[in-house]
Amino acid sequence: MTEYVCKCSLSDGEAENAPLNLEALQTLCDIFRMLGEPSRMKILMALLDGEACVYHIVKSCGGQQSAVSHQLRVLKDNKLVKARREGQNVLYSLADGHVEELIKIGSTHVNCKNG
Amino acid sequence: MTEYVCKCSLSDGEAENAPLNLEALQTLCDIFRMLGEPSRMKILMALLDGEACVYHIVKSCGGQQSAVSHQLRVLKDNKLVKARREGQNVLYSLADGHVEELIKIGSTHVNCKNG
DNA sequence: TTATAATATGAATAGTTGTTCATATATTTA
DNA sequence: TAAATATATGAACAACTATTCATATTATAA
Repeated sequence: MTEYVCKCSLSDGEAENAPLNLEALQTLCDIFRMLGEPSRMKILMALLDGEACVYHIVKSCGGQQSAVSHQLRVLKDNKLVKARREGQNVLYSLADGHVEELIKIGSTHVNCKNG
Repeated sequence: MTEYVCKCSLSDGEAENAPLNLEALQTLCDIFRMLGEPSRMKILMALLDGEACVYHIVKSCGGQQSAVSHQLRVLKDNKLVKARREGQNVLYSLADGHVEELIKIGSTHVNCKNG
Protein backbone atom coordinates (compact mmCIF):
# COMPACT_ATOMS: atom_id res chain seq x y z
CA MET A 1 0.00 0.00 0.00
CA THR A 2 1.57 3.24 -1.19
CA GLU A 3 1.52 6.58 0.58
CA TYR A 4 -1.57 8.57 -0.15
CA VAL A 5 -0.99 11.90 -1.92
CA CYS A 6 -3.84 14.26 -2.77
CA LYS A 7 -3.56 17.58 -4.56
CA CYS A 8 -4.42 19.81 -1.61
CA SER A 9 -1.93 22.25 -0.17
CA LEU A 10 -0.93 20.19 2.87
CA SER A 11 1.77 17.59 3.03
CA ASP A 12 1.18 14.64 5.32
CA GLY A 13 3.80 16.04 7.65
CA GLU A 14 2.04 19.38 7.96
CA ALA A 15 -1.30 17.69 8.40
CA GLU A 16 0.03 15.70 11.32
CA ASN A 17 1.27 18.76 13.18
CA ALA A 18 -0.81 19.58 16.23
CA PRO A 19 0.83 22.81 17.38
CA LEU A 20 -2.02 23.49 19.71
CA ASN A 21 -2.26 23.65 23.46
CA LEU A 22 -5.44 21.75 24.26
CA GLU A 23 -6.30 23.88 27.25
CA ALA A 24 -5.89 27.10 25.26
CA LEU A 25 -8.06 25.63 22.52
CA GLN A 26 -10.79 24.87 25.01
CA THR A 27 -10.61 28.35 26.51
CA LEU A 28 -10.74 29.92 23.09
CA CYS A 29 -13.78 27.85 22.18
CA ASP A 30 -15.43 28.65 25.50
CA ILE A 31 -15.32 32.33 24.62
CA PHE A 32 -16.93 31.75 21.26
CA ARG A 33 -19.47 29.42 22.81
CA MET A 34 -20.47 32.23 25.14
CA LEU A 35 -21.12 34.42 22.11
CA GLY A 36 -23.04 31.68 20.34
CA GLU A 37 -26.25 31.81 22.33
CA PRO A 38 -28.80 34.55 21.53
CA SER A 39 -29.82 34.95 25.16
CA ARG A 40 -26.21 35.68 26.09
CA MET A 41 -25.51 37.79 23.03
CA LYS A 42 -28.48 40.01 23.92
CA ILE A 43 -27.00 40.54 27.35
CA LEU A 44 -23.60 41.43 25.93
CA MET A 45 -25.14 43.81 23.43
CA ALA A 46 -27.07 45.48 26.21
CA LEU A 47 -23.70 46.09 27.88
CA LEU A 48 -22.08 47.63 24.80
CA ASP A 49 -23.17 51.07 25.99
CA GLY A 50 -21.75 50.60 29.47
CA GLU A 51 -22.55 48.90 32.72
CA ALA A 52 -26.08 47.97 33.66
CA CYS A 53 -27.87 46.41 36.60
CA VAL A 54 -29.65 43.06 36.36
CA TYR A 55 -33.02 44.73 36.50
CA HIS A 56 -32.35 46.73 33.36
CA ILE A 57 -30.64 43.86 31.58
CA VAL A 58 -33.76 41.79 32.14
CA LYS A 59 -35.93 44.65 30.89
CA SER A 60 -33.74 45.00 27.82
CA CYS A 61 -33.31 41.34 26.97
CA GLY A 62 -36.59 39.86 28.08
CA GLY A 63 -37.03 36.45 29.68
CA GLN A 64 -37.08 35.50 33.32
CA GLN A 65 -34.84 37.17 35.85
CA SER A 66 -33.44 33.84 36.96
CA ALA A 67 -32.51 32.89 33.42
CA VAL A 68 -30.63 36.15 32.99
CA SER A 69 -28.86 35.67 36.30
CA HIS A 70 -27.82 32.16 35.31
CA GLN A 71 -26.38 33.45 32.04
CA LEU A 72 -24.64 36.35 33.76
CA ARG A 73 -22.97 33.85 36.02
CA VAL A 74 -21.75 31.80 33.09
CA LEU A 75 -20.53 34.92 31.31
CA LYS A 76 -18.66 35.99 34.42
CA ASP A 77 -17.14 32.54 34.94
CA ASN A 78 -15.81 32.74 31.40
CA LYS A 79 -14.47 36.26 31.93
CA LEU A 80 -16.62 37.99 29.34
CA VAL A 81 -18.24 40.25 31.88
CA LYS A 82 -17.33 41.58 35.29
CA ALA A 83 -19.57 42.69 38.12
CA ARG A 84 -19.53 45.10 41.00
CA ARG A 85 -22.12 45.55 43.67
CA GLU A 86 -23.54 48.98 44.39
CA GLY A 87 -26.04 48.81 47.20
CA GLN A 88 -28.89 46.52 46.27
CA ASN A 89 -27.86 46.44 42.66
CA VAL A 90 -25.12 44.50 40.92
CA LEU A 91 -23.71 46.32 37.93
CA TYR A 92 -22.36 44.23 35.08
CA SER A 93 -20.05 45.38 32.31
CA LEU A 94 -18.01 43.87 29.49
CA ALA A 95 -14.73 42.41 30.68
CA ASP A 96 -12.63 44.21 28.06
CA GLY A 97 -12.52 45.61 24.55
CA HIS A 98 -12.02 42.25 22.86
CA VAL A 99 -15.60 41.25 23.47
CA GLU A 100 -16.89 44.33 21.71
CA GLU A 101 -14.44 43.80 18.88
CA LEU A 102 -15.52 40.20 18.37
CA ILE A 103 -19.17 41.20 18.21
CA LYS A 104 -18.41 43.91 15.67
CA ILE A 105 -16.39 41.67 13.38
CA GLY A 106 -19.00 38.95 13.63
CA SER A 107 -21.69 41.45 12.70
CA THR A 108 -19.63 42.61 9.74
CA HIS A 109 -19.36 39.02 8.57
CA VAL A 110 -23.13 38.62 8.78
CA ASN A 111 -23.70 41.80 6.82
CA CYS A 112 -21.22 40.78 4.14
CA LYS A 113 -22.93 37.42 3.68
CA ASN A 114 -26.34 39.06 3.45
CA GLY A 115 -25.26 41.86 1.16
CA MET B 1 -45.77 51.53 43.63
CA THR B 2 -43.24 54.06 42.40
CA GLU B 3 -41.06 53.74 39.31
CA TYR B 4 -37.89 51.79 39.93
CA VAL B 5 -34.66 53.72 39.45
CA CYS B 6 -31.26 52.11 39.96
CA LYS B 7 -27.90 53.80 39.60
CA CYS B 8 -26.76 51.98 36.48
CA SER B 9 -26.18 53.81 33.25
CA LEU B 10 -29.42 52.80 31.52
CA SER B 11 -32.76 54.56 31.73
CA ASP B 12 -35.86 52.41 31.61
CA GLY B 13 -36.52 53.74 28.13
CA GLU B 14 -33.12 52.70 26.88
CA ALA B 15 -33.41 49.34 28.55
CA GLU B 16 -36.68 48.63 26.77
CA ASN B 17 -35.22 49.30 23.34
CA ALA B 18 -34.77 46.16 21.29
CA PRO B 19 -33.11 47.59 18.16
CA LEU B 20 -32.21 44.13 17.01
CA ASN B 21 -33.28 42.09 14.03
CA LEU B 22 -33.94 38.65 15.48
CA GLU B 23 -32.86 36.83 12.36
CA ALA B 24 -29.58 38.72 12.20
CA LEU B 25 -29.01 37.98 15.87
CA GLN B 26 -29.50 34.29 15.24
CA THR B 27 -27.13 34.32 12.26
CA LEU B 28 -24.52 36.18 14.27
CA CYS B 29 -24.79 33.67 17.08
CA ASP B 30 -24.67 30.77 14.65
CA ILE B 31 -21.26 31.96 13.48
CA PHE B 32 -19.93 32.14 17.00
CA ARG B 33 -21.50 28.80 17.85
CA MET B 34 -19.55 27.28 14.96
CA LEU B 35 -16.35 28.62 16.52
CA GLY B 36 -17.34 27.38 19.96
CA GLU B 37 -16.67 23.68 19.47
CA PRO B 38 -13.07 22.39 19.66
CA SER B 39 -13.64 19.81 16.94
CA ARG B 40 -14.76 22.54 14.56
CA MET B 41 -12.12 25.02 15.67
CA LYS B 42 -9.43 22.45 14.93
CA ILE B 43 -10.76 22.12 11.42
CA LEU B 44 -10.82 25.87 10.89
CA MET B 45 -7.30 26.21 12.25
CA ALA B 46 -6.14 23.48 9.90
CA LEU B 47 -7.51 25.64 7.09
CA LEU B 48 -5.72 28.80 8.20
CA ASP B 49 -2.79 27.91 5.93
CA GLY B 50 -4.98 27.30 2.90
CA GLU B 51 -7.30 24.72 1.46
CA ALA B 52 -7.09 21.07 2.42
CA CYS B 53 -8.81 17.83 1.51
CA VAL B 54 -10.86 15.84 3.98
CA TYR B 55 -8.20 13.19 4.24
CA HIS B 56 -5.62 15.68 5.49
CA ILE B 57 -8.09 17.50 7.71
CA VAL B 58 -8.85 14.20 9.41
CA LYS B 59 -5.14 13.48 9.75
CA SER B 60 -4.56 16.92 11.24
CA CYS B 61 -7.54 17.07 13.56
CA GLY B 62 -7.97 13.48 14.60
CA GLY B 63 -11.26 11.72 15.17
CA GLN B 64 -13.39 9.70 12.79
CA GLN B 65 -13.72 10.66 9.15
CA SER B 66 -17.50 10.72 9.43
CA ALA B 67 -17.37 13.09 12.38
CA VAL B 68 -15.16 15.47 10.43
CA SER B 69 -17.44 15.25 7.42
CA HIS B 70 -20.46 16.02 9.57
CA GLN B 71 -18.73 19.09 10.99
CA LEU B 72 -17.55 20.23 7.59
CA ARG B 73 -21.14 20.10 6.43
CA VAL B 74 -22.30 22.23 9.35
CA LEU B 75 -19.46 24.68 8.76
CA LYS B 76 -20.40 24.94 5.10
CA ASP B 77 -24.10 25.38 5.87
CA ASN B 78 -23.15 28.28 8.10
CA LYS B 79 -20.88 29.79 5.48
CA LEU B 80 -17.64 29.52 7.41
CA VAL B 81 -16.00 27.28 4.85
CA LYS B 82 -16.45 26.61 1.18
CA ALA B 83 -15.66 23.49 -0.83
CA ARG B 84 -14.65 22.55 -4.31
CA ARG B 85 -14.24 19.10 -5.73
CA GLU B 86 -11.04 18.14 -7.48
CA GLY B 87 -11.22 14.61 -8.76
CA GLN B 88 -11.73 12.23 -5.88
CA ASN B 89 -10.93 14.88 -3.32
CA VAL B 90 -13.01 17.71 -1.97
CA LEU B 91 -10.91 20.70 -0.99
CA TYR B 92 -12.19 22.88 1.81
CA SER B 93 -11.10 26.44 2.61
CA LEU B 94 -12.16 29.29 4.88
CA ALA B 95 -15.08 31.25 3.48
CA ASP B 96 -13.42 34.64 3.92
CA GLY B 97 -11.01 36.71 5.98
CA HIS B 98 -13.45 37.39 8.80
CA VAL B 99 -13.15 33.86 10.09
CA GLU B 100 -9.41 34.17 10.44
CA GLU B 101 -9.78 37.57 12.06
CA LEU B 102 -12.25 36.26 14.62
CA ILE B 103 -9.95 33.42 15.56
CA LYS B 104 -7.02 35.79 15.97
CA ILE B 105 -8.87 38.24 18.17
CA GLY B 106 -10.28 35.42 20.25
CA SER B 107 -6.79 34.04 20.73
CA THR B 108 -5.54 37.45 21.77
CA HIS B 109 -8.29 37.63 24.33
CA VAL B 110 -7.28 34.26 25.73
CA ASN B 111 -3.65 35.30 25.94
CA CYS B 112 -4.53 38.56 27.67
CA LYS B 113 -6.56 36.73 30.30
CA ASN B 114 -3.80 34.23 30.92
CA GLY B 115 -1.02 36.81 30.97
C1' DT C 1 -36.30 43.77 63.71
C1' DT C 2 -39.50 43.14 60.00
C1' DA C 3 -40.70 43.83 55.33
C1' DT C 4 -39.45 44.69 50.77
C1' DA C 5 -36.49 44.88 46.76
C1' DA C 6 -32.63 43.00 43.97
C1' DT C 7 -30.05 39.26 42.77
C1' DA C 8 -28.45 34.44 42.98
C1' DT C 9 -28.88 29.47 43.09
C1' DG C 10 -30.27 24.39 43.08
C1' DA C 11 -32.99 20.83 41.01
C1' DA C 12 -35.60 19.19 37.24
C1' DT C 13 -36.74 19.09 32.52
C1' DA C 14 -36.78 19.60 27.66
C1' DG C 15 -34.29 20.66 23.68
C1' DT C 16 -29.98 20.61 21.26
C1' DT C 17 -25.94 18.55 19.34
C1' DG C 18 -21.46 15.91 18.66
C1' DT C 19 -20.06 11.29 17.87
C1' DT C 20 -20.37 6.63 16.25
C1' DC C 21 -21.72 2.94 13.24
C1' DA C 22 -23.23 1.41 9.08
C1' DT C 23 -23.92 2.50 4.58
C1' DA C 24 -24.43 5.34 0.41
C1' DT C 25 -22.55 8.23 -3.28
C1' DA C 26 -18.97 9.82 -6.37
C1' DT C 27 -14.63 9.35 -8.74
C1' DT C 28 -10.79 6.97 -10.55
C1' DT C 29 -8.28 2.73 -11.80
C1' DA C 30 -7.81 -2.06 -13.32
C1' DT D 1 -17.85 -3.33 -15.59
C1' DA D 2 -15.76 -4.27 -11.17
C1' DA D 3 -12.86 -2.77 -7.47
C1' DA D 4 -10.86 0.66 -4.73
C1' DT D 5 -10.57 5.30 -2.86
C1' DA D 6 -12.57 9.60 -1.01
C1' DT D 7 -16.32 11.71 0.92
C1' DA D 8 -21.08 12.14 2.60
C1' DT D 9 -25.20 10.84 5.14
C1' DG D 10 -28.97 8.81 8.16
C1' DA D 11 -30.21 6.90 12.54
C1' DA D 12 -29.32 6.29 17.32
C1' DC D 13 -27.34 7.50 21.51
C1' DA D 14 -25.06 10.07 25.03
C1' DA D 15 -23.70 14.38 26.76
C1' DC D 16 -24.52 19.08 27.34
C1' DT D 17 -27.21 23.17 28.39
C1' DA D 18 -30.87 26.84 28.54
C1' DT D 19 -34.96 27.58 30.91
C1' DT D 20 -38.32 27.29 34.60
C1' DC D 21 -39.86 27.04 39.31
C1' DA D 22 -39.10 27.53 43.90
C1' DT D 23 -36.34 29.40 47.20
C1' DA D 24 -32.19 31.48 49.24
C1' DT D 25 -29.22 35.46 49.99
C1' DT D 26 -28.05 40.31 50.34
C1' DA D 27 -29.15 45.06 51.08
C1' DT D 28 -32.16 48.85 52.11
C1' DA D 29 -36.37 50.95 54.17
C1' DA D 30 -40.01 51.18 57.57
